[in-house]
Amino acid sequence: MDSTALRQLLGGRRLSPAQRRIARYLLEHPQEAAYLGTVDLAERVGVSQASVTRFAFALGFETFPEFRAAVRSLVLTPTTNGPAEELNEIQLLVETEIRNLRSLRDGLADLGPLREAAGALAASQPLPVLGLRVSAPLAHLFGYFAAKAHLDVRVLDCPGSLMEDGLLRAVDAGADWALAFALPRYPREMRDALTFARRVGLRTVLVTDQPINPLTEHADLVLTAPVSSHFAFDSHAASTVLCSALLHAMLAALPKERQASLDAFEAMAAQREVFVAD
Amino acid sequence: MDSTALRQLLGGRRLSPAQRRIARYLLEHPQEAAYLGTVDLAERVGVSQASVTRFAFALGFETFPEFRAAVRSLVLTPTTNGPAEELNEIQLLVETEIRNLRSLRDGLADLGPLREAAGALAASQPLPVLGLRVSAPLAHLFGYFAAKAHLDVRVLDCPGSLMEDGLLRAVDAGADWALAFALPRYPREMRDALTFARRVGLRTVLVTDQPINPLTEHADLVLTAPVSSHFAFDSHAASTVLCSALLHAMLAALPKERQASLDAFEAMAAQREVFVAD
DNA sequence: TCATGTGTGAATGCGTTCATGCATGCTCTG
DNA sequence: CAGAGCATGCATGAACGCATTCACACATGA
Repeated sequence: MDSTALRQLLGGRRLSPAQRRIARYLLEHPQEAAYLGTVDLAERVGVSQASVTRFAFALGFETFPEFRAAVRSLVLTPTTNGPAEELNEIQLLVETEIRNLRSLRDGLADLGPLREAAGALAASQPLPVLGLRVSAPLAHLFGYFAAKAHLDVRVLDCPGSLMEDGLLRAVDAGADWALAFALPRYPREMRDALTFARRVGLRTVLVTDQPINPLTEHADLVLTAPVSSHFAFDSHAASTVLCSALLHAMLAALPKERQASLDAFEAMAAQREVFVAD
Repeated sequence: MDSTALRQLLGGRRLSPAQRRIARYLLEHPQEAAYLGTVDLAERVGVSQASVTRFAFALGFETFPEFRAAVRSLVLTPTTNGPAEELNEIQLLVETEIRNLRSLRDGLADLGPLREAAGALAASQPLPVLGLRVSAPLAHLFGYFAAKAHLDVRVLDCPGSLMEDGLLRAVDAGADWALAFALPRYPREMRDALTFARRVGLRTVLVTDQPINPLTEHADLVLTAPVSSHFAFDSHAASTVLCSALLHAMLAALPKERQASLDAFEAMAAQREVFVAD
């Protein structure tokens, strides 16, 4: 199924909000687009039936059935996609990442370690999150999401004394666990931070790429996500997903009212019109 | 497409000659079977329209549309009905991401848009990189890597006037393109930033999750990476990989001596003992 | 503040599709 | 050869899908 052609078909014109929603739905459900009628389509998208016919017209078709016929010829192409096409260089890069994710998936068959880490982190308040250099963005991503349900997440991305200050203040405020991201390569400064954390009484969860590397011995719990370095820049899909998984497990480990506050947070954001409605 | 299931559906009952002809036609044209009406189907097979409705009834369906719906669910099923192994919740999360990456991979069969974007960004000096809220970490990740080969990358993650200041300074210094990350949901402030960028003469590459959303119309080039939101926290594996792909393409678009400087950078880091040796 | 244009949903009318009754032709049997 | 049983095509009424109209909400600019 070739969604790029469909994309091209839908993308050209300037569309109204409701029409964009229709286009989006069709891109996400190209199969259904081939046979759905105006009424059913309108129902699923959540717009009026009239908007659907107008949508077809806006795309340059005389009638909706005409538009649907065009979609059919795109979606139901006579199985042109030979399965064994040559993948280009970039596709190979993605393919490598897919393998990484498969490996991560298989490694998560046993949720014990993940749940243990999630429980410990969810209970620690405040929760320091460490990430240096290339791992700093990941720490911030985690922090962004975690803050929605955890009351006091503190992302520390500056090495040395600054990080030590942050750790000390966290301990004073009652923290007993910290989370550290350390993708390859392993900054010396992160090792120092981990040893410091241990010295001030913190236990640490380390997210890294190998179960045994120069940093793991300084952590109490280690979660691993494979990283491939066959291309110019290291890949981070697996660690990003592991980050999501950890958040997911943490949410489950948090008390109910905290989980509810996440929804409240979203509702509040909508009310403040932080995001563009579509 | 699995024609055995269709065969099974059509084969069971005893059918009259005309009905057999209909069944045969459907087996030979399973695609059409999904959407053809009684009249068109009757026409193609060479029987009367009434025979088609009776055909559906003979197969045990109340009405013809009902029969057609059954055919659809057979013909249009995702075919590869899964590894059927029991995956736990977290593994399902990873599985979703794998699907996202596959989708991304297929979308990258045509490298035209990616190369075009990479070429434009590589040539722009300085290069402003925009990311707000949840997209800020991604912008920083990009910035971290890009800075290794590009002389002047400026990550802007604060909305409003601060971002505008950064864009203005970049334009004054000679920038003509900007890169913006906008994963869902789409901050209003990012839309403002994009319109501002256009007003001050910048063209923009937008990395987002849908080809059509409230922001795409404000960008000159759009790269899309699917994001799934079936879990509590949005996933970002695909966008992370797309970020890597873009970096990879940019590196290829940069002059040779810049690429060499990347190696020099690494060598220097090793000499400074930034990383722990393993 | 009002006027204008745009976008949207509810209601309406038309055209098509589908199901059913009826007449015809075929096949098998006495 | 005659009659019953079945299959098939044609014709008609009901149901459905689609396009159009109208009224209203909203944003924009004088």
